[in-house]
Amino acid sequence: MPELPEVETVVRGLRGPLIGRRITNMWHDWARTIHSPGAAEFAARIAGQSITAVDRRGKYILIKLEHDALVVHLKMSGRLYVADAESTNEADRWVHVRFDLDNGQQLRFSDMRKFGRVYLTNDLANLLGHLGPEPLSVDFTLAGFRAGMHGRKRAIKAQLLDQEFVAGVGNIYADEALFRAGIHPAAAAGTLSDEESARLRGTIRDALQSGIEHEGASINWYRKPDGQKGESQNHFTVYGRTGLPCLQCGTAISKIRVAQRGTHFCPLCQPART
DNA sequence: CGGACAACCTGGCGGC
DNA sequence: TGCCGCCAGGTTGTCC
Repeated sequence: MPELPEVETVVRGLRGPLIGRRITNMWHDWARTIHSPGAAEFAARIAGQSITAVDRRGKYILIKLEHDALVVHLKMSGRLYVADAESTNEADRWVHVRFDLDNGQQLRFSDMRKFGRVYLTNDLANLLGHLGPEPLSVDFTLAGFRAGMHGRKRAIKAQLLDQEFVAGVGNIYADEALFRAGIHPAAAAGTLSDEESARLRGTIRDALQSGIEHEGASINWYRKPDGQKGESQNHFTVYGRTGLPCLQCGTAISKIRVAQRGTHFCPLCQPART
């Protein structure tokens, strides 16, 4: 589910309720959700630590503690929210990890499909070292963007989904960025002209920024920490618009398979390479 | 290097 | 209504 804009929205919503709180206890009912360390050490180590900051790196949520960081990846269906200990809501039936806070509230990790993972580490660099630049930061340079694609034969969409190349882009915003740039998703990455590369780098940032401004996309399970839906899905230009008229030229939007992912594009505005 | 595919999981939807 | 297959915002590992 969540790509960079959704994760960013979650992080922004959690700062207020979490910063300054102390974690007193941990509960879980699905061992695989706890990536590392093992559940016993995890619980013993996190108890008593206060939360100092809540940040994001790519699609990872980083909850900074006094001596460690609690890292959460939502994968496809994860939700992270704070609630009063006695209160309940619709996502609770899929809660698999829960942290008690020192003010009577709880940080709950709900995950219907159970792909999500939590980590506790004092070595963030080791956990996140494989990630490429943050697309909205100054680290996302045009020179690096071009260099990463140079000589690559794989589809540009597969390239954009590679978290080592750029961190945080997923299936939705890859389609959105390629549509806005007028580039066919199956085009070999290394064949982009300098001008196309510059344009695409810009539309990646635009598409992600738009997603953040609309507080993420709620197609199915994604919700902001306050339980409300995001609005980004109402502003998609191509994702999920199969068969509908292209917003630029009116041609029916096509759906194909690229990098084993459903891929939406306009056959006229994003012509195939010959 | 990279493509194809299976795993990991559950639920919603369309078709019959 | 029931059953079946397919699809879904992600990542990792294996095989060729």
